[in-house]
Amino acid sequence: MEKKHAPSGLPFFHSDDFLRRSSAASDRTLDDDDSSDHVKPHIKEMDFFSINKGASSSPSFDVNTGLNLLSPSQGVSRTSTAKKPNTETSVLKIELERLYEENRRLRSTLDQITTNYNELQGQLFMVVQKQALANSNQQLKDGGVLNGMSNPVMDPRPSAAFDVNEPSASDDKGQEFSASSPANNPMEVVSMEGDRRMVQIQGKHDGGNDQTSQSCGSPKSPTADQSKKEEQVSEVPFRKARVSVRARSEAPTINDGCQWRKYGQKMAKGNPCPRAYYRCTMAVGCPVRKQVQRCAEDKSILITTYEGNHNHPLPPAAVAMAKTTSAAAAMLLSGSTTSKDGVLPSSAYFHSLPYASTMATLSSSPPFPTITLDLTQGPNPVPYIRTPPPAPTFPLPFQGYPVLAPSRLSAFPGMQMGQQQRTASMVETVTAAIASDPNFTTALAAAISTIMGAPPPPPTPSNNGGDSSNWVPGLPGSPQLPQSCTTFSTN
DNA sequence: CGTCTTTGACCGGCGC
DNA sequence: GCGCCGGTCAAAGACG
Repeated sequence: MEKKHAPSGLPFFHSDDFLRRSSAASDRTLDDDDSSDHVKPHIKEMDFFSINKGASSSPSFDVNTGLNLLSPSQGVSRTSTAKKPNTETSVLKIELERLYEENRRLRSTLDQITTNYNELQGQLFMVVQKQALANSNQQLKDGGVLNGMSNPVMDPRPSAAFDVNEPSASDDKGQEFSASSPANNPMEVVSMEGDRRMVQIQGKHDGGNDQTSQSCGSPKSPTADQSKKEEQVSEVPFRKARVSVRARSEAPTINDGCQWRKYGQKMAKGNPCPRAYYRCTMAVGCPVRKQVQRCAEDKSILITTYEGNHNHPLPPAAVAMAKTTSAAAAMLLSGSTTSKDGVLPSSAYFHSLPYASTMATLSSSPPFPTITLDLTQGPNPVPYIRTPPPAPTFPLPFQGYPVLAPSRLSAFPGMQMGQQQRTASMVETVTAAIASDPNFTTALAAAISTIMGAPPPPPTPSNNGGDSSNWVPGLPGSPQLPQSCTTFSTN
């Protein structure tokens, strides 16, 4: 959560911070000890920026802010400096040293947050995977189809994403992740596509490429034809998971860190704006595609829908997005195999996650389950509710929050009532997981920054340079996007 | 000249 | 079978 707030809060708090301290510096002289008390809370909100600030002493935007804010004190010093320039210089030096110290402290904080994030998200995936496995075991009892252990949705990407700094992840996680994460694919790979639930449970993922061909794959269990058929009936609708991002942008596409080549454009029904089709060109044969289309109701909103798994290492700018979409898709898809067992934290956490509470909606639409990250709304948004077609809906348990999360059961055609209930549980579970996981929200913030072409949180000194225009300093509680709020909605 | 975009044609799925 | 629609292909043109 803090991370998410930080980017947008950066310029905001940063300026504020400098204001406070510059004024304090001019007022106080050498007395810095008590200043750390009131400075700290603000810095905690701006950890990323602090890093950038400290790393780049060159006049990046926030540093400029600092300089500008300091200049008055310098101006004061001009008048007073004539009297005691040495004192003023020493004050500034001390201030500078203190800033460096804060920067170091914030770095360590960021490291810790990152570690915790990785750990918790890994644990989340573990829980989801366990549920999937439990469910698959149940299915084994019923039909005896499943024989594999790796989960293409859950394993390679999440493991690749989280196995690096996972000191205290559970034993299971380590085993499962190591078992399922190929060493030859150590980099982040987006997992946005799951083919069939069966595959998610049993299929083996070979580098993220062409899951479809191996879906259901594993003709390895010839004895399971019957149950296979039965499964396919209900699982075909889950062939692909998509992660859709709604963001305000005047640019034709959002900058997500990858290279894309446009291969088609069509007029889609119901939208006067054409839909553009892009394919990832960062590696030969990368199956990842995305569709870009402006929202019919608000043409300033760009809707980007990702589909598929990258089969190549991702640049740093795309990693955050990969993590987020991977997590979203994995939870969505894996959740589809889970039953409600209360393992995942629920809305009890919402009260401490104001943004999660307001940004999370989840829905699925046939034929693909789709998670939509709605980055277009303000910190207290009117809940983004996509008007569903007349189909059975049910609210998800966002207790007391103005969020509707209609999950249209029609998204799963062919389901019996029990299956629909299970799906309802799935959606509920997934939604709760998403909304209650602050680290996931953090990942969303990182993704947003990537989406907007802003640098991802990890400490890259030059990060703040170019895209500061995307930041809205007035929204300290929201991510990087103007008026943004992250909303999960299910189409 | 290589790469990328544009754009009409083509294909497959789906509903009637 | 037909038409609609979404998605993809591939030739032609634009661009650096």
